[in-house]
Amino acid sequence: MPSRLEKARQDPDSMKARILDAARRLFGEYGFSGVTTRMIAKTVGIDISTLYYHWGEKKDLYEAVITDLSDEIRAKLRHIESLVRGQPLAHRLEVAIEVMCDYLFERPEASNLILLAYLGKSRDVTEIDLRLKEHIANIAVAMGLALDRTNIPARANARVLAVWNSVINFTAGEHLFRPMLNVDHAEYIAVVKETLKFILIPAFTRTAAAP
Amino acid sequence: MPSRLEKARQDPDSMKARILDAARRLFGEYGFSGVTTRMIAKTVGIDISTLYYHWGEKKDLYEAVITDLSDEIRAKLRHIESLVRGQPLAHRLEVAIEVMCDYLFERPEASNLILLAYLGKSRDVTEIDLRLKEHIANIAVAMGLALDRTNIPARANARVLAVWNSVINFTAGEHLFRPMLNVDHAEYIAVVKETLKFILIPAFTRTAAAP
DNA sequence: TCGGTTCTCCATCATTTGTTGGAATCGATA
DNA sequence: TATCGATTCCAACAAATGATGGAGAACCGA
Repeated sequence: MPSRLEKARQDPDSMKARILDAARRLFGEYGFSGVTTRMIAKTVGIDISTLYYHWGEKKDLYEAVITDLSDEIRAKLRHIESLVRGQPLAHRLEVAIEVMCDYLFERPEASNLILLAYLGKSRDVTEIDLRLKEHIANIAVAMGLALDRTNIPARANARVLAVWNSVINFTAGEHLFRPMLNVDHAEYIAVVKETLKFILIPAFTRTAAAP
Repeated sequence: MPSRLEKARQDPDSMKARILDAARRLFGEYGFSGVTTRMIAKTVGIDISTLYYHWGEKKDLYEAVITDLSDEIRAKLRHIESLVRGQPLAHRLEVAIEVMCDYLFERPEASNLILLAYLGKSRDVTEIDLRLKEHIANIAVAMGLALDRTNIPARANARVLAVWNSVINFTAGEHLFRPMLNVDHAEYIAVVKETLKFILIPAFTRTAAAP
């Protein structure tokens, strides 16, 4: 029995899916409080009550957006893990940076949603679990910073978070950072990847040599 | 002739200053759209029209908060620059991380405001200049990554941004990250500082050796 | 074609929100 | 004390917003 969310994802032309998609982009751009149900309905080109018919409260729609995103991220991380398994650490990092950057630059709303969920305190929405802890643990294990997924030292987690945050920030902040760097979109992606590798790889490969 | 903002800062007990202060904390917590003028007034313990009497539109109050923050950051960066001038790069970085972390951990709303201004697209507020470009250029020069403040290569700017973002993120995301690391507040600060130094210093000191 | 289910829209409601007018109050000064 | 400006609050308004009830349209199997 497929869940509502799965059902919506199964048929991307279904009304449920179209609403979810528009909501994702708008919530990513303006945040939960900055988006009205009327804005979403208008974007989809439907009446507001059709939106309520499919998704119920605004809060529920927002939660579906976050849950959807979290699933997507988990799948992407699994994919990365499968790509780099058994490779040396420097290579693992390089691939991870490449793949995550490509993924996030293709979906600019994703990193925004993640950052907004960090800051998160909304008067209306009880904190929604992005399952960040799980994601970070997966990365830590994939990077070889920890062996046991259930017991990861604070330092290892903090280092993974630093990597994760760097990627998220550069993708979420492109509209602000790119004019500062005076480059076009493609160049921006290149500079970001280079910068991330430049900073992260030496730090972590040194760790491996002298833990 | 002191500006309204300067006047408010001069006497921190003045009504204008108290409103500005409450607004800063609330905007930092909930974002522009997530805060109502009534919330601010209630926090200060005044009637809503008193707020309008002193600050006019909600948008103007928000802009004052951002301008105020930007001034504060600029002063802090100048202070750091004066502390590290002439020191070797590794030491400059270490001091910068220490001082910026201390500053931001003392004012948790500051990093939130900065991040929210990154994502920034609000329906009501035209993008407000945090003067990030200026701040980043100052850091680049202070760190010795560029000699000429007016012409900083994209790579240097990107590297400074990476540092800046890392600090901002760890302070803004404490409420989310700290449970993941399973440490208390003091330990969190220590782990963050250590992690930042661990990651950033090797990267940048290597640069200095091989530009 | 019929009957029922699913879907979509129109009209509407109660509440929230930004904002303002005006009256009352306070403090200094003539 | 009378006066005047600065400050504060009460009351209210228009618009925006989250949410719903109900009427019709579209679809689908019998």
